[in-house]
Amino acid sequence: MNRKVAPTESTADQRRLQMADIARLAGVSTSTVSRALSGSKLVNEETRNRIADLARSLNYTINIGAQNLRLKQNRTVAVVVPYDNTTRQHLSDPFFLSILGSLADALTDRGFDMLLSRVDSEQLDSISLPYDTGRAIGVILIGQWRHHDQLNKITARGVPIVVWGAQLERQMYVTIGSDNVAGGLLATEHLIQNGRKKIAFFGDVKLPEVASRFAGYQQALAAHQLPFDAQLVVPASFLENGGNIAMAELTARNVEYDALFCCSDLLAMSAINILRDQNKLVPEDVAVVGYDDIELARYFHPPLTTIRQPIQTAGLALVDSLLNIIDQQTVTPQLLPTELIFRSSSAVTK
Amino acid sequence: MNRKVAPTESTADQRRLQMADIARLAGVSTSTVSRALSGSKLVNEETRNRIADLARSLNYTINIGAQNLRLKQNRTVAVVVPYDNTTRQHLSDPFFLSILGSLADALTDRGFDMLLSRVDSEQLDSISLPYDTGRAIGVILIGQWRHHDQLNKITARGVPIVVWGAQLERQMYVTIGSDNVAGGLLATEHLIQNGRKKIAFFGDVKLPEVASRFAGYQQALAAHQLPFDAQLVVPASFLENGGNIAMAELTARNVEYDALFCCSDLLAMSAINILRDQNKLVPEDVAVVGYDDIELARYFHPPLTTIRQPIQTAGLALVDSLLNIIDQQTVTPQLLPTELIFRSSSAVTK
DNA sequence: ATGAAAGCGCTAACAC
DNA sequence: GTGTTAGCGCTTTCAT
Repeated sequence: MNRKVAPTESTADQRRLQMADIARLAGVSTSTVSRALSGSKLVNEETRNRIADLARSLNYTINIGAQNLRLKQNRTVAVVVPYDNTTRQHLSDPFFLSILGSLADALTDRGFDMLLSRVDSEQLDSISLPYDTGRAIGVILIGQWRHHDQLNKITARGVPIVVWGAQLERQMYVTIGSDNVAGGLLATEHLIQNGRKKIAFFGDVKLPEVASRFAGYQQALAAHQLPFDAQLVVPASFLENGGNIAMAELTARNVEYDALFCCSDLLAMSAINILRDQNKLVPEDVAVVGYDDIELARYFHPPLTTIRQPIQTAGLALVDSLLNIIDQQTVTPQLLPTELIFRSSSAVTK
Repeated sequence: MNRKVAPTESTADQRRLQMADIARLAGVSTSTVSRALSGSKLVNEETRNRIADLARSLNYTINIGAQNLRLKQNRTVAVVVPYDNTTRQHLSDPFFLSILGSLADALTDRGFDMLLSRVDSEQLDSISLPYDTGRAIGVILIGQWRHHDQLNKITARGVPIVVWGAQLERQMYVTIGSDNVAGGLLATEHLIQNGRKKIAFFGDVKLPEVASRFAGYQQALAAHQLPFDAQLVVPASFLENGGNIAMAELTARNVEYDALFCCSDLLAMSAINILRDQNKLVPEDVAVVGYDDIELARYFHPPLTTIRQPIQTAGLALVDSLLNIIDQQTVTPQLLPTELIFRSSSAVTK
């Protein structure tokens, strides 16, 4: 752990400038400085400018901590990213990372700071800590995992929170998510319309979002009177080499398939690599559709057909919903539209 | 812009619990509560436990803002990621994102919070804002910057700052970076040893880090008495389709080459795609080496030989250096070792 | 072992 | 237009 104990105190010797110093140098009271720096018209323009210049030249900036305390305000939002405690893997998922970027943008645009923390997905208690300690005015949680009840409890306590994830039954907290049922439907329909009939599904159905994609998958099959074959459904985690394991499993089952719908692009890519080792051609022998449309999907060979989640919109929606909750407004969960990005990995060849 | 103005105040009606409330409920003074919660032995054990239980059951946590003000302490570190103001692209670079993850881990381990902000790379003044406003005790700056002088100025002002990047002349601030000269050398030597003689270089030499890799490239050529051909050096940005543009340029120059050293994996991947379109085989006709070893490098086809930067180590080094600076210790810039990851894109075929 | 009081850096009545 | 004063939520002498 190697926990540092000492530092934390800001540089002892060279004391930080504060309002009183500016006041003294300008020959006025702190009230005047305070007013001047906040642009109040109560203070004489000439004085105001003089003070502003002085502050600028000395790189003085109002201490936000003190200001917040006094004003009982706060412009910081906590963004919490759970990680899998066995692998610590999660911040490496390209999709989560893109969402982070879009959140950073949305928050910056609205003048909020972003406090980022990773928490062990088994210790989700601590997600409300930034709020409880007054560090942040609310929490954005990326990925709801399997912690439905805990999230309900936190919400009941009055913690402003918005979760990126699926909408579940008896849910008190607000979720923003993409329409995973539609995503699964879109992907599967696309494969069916291109002549595929035995479509394997790769994903961990225990995760709510994946369960929805699976539902979409089933709907599409049903809509086209295709039989559902449980043998074609392979559990696959998002981790490291989930794709390899899933492909091994599918191969072991010795079942015929002409397409793969994978619940993440990474899964799809590693699956394609295994297919290549098995001398199966993509898309000729097996068409593949991924999920997320990460940046590398289009650089892959073959370029990957995939379901795009609206990341920019997601960041905005998460931030705006949180701010509305804080603002006491009624906020409803949102399901953002998904989109099929058609590339060569599922090109028609049948 | 759609700037929100109202909220910022924390939920008006249901007042947040504070120490005075706990004190009243426990029938003691706030001093006692304060002491109890900080585990002081001055307070009777029985009382201490009673107060602790009460606080826990009410989800009361000490208000960090007030505590910090009183104690003049702070356990927040600012992490600043500049973005290119024309494209806003930078948070999507997988490499920067991995570093972010490792920073988050290192900070969490040491009990620090991470304040994440993106700033326009043309407005780097605001880098020190989190420090100037007292929000953070120091700044870690990640990434692209040609802002040497500005950073020197900020450092001279006494802002604790550590920068991820190359070490330059007359540099007052501390940099942590990987050994880019060695990286360039490693990649080029590898290609040479596998029989390649006309190695093209893709990268924007105006960036200090790329310049170092280029130096390594030249050193390797010289060491093996291979001629340097300026025609083989192609400027390529890290952006979007820098690879496509660079490949077009190289093709237009109509010069022979049997290998590519690309300054990022993304660059390498898009270049390989173009090569494929031109019916050139990788690695048979052209061997390719990338840089960064992003997660997808090994999923690519062919799996990409690349230079790995020590990301975990980097996060630790950045954080520890910053804490040492704050701690008034002497801190020297660090050059972390790079490593060649050999995969098929540069396999020997000559 | 506990409480009263002062003060961290700032803002906002309220005075003048 | 500017200064005086009280107080945001907490910790810590200094009393008791």
